[in-house]
Amino acid sequence: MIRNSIQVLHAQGYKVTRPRLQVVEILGKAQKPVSPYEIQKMLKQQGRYLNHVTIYRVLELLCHLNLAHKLPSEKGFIKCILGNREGCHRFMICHKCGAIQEYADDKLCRNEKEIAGEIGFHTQYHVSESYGLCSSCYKGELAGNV
Amino acid sequence: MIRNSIQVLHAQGYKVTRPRLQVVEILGKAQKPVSPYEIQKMLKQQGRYLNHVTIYRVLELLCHLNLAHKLPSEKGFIKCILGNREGCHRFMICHKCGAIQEYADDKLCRNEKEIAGEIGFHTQYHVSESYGLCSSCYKGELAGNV
DNA sequence: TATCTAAACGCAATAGTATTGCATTTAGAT
DNA sequence: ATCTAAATGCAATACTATTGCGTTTAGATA
Repeated sequence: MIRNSIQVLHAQGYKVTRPRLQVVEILGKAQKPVSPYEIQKMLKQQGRYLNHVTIYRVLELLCHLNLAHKLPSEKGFIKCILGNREGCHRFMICHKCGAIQEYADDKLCRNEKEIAGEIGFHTQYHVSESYGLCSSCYKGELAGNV
Repeated sequence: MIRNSIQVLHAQGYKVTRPRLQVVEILGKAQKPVSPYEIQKMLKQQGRYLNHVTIYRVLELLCHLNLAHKLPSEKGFIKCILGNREGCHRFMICHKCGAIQEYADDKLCRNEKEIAGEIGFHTQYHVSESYGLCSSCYKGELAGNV
């Protein structure tokens, strides 16, 4: 994550700064979406400090570079695990443990665009989030641990 | 919209109150997503007043009853035009004029669930938003009115 | 390695968004 | 007309987000 981010930042002409690396590091460790202020708190626990405005700006850049994604319905950000793969990135979100699974599927994209096309709508990008239970939480439910 | 909402509220044992009807009326007229505070402003222009907390609560209820939807990435709410149809409601959003098109498609749902199932994820509901240009805005772009 | 500059950051102020608890009001049942 | 649980209004508070501007710094150049 860090290594790749440095590469991308450099390649696109953006400076490799301490705040940027710190945010990337947090995202890299996080197992669920984190908000700008959560990132700030996490850094604080490490004895570090970043202004929240800076964090907002870093996250905006990372999303722009496809190194992270914003999950609107969660108000949080997560690292992108698909690399700079083209097309729509989709998410499965376990609303028990908060775990995120990122995926992409060309067939789904085609189908969505097809339906849109029928009414003359020209799709540019999607936001797709599936909510449910991840396999381990689902097993937990079955076992009666509600 | 109003008539149907009254029916649903009543049927589900919720009171039919003035604030609820006023919010429903605003949503019914709106051609794009509106935030709680926007609703408050619109009512103000009509010489009416609702506390923003009330508006939040009304919207929450309307979503619960499937009479409205929240569009997370837009931070706004829109009326549901599909009725109490089961399944995932999807949206196409024109980011030029803000127009919303709501639709549902069982095949897409099945496909998404299928993919999720492969990794043991149990989908309960989706959030799906396609961003692009509606047919009239697209024509406008082609005509050079950028 | 020192110098330089555009880019990035920190700070302060401010605006917008959202939630909670509690007192008051009211829909609608009797 | 009366009554009560449900709903609303109010006040306080917390969280989220944006903007402008002065200061710092990454990294290019010599």
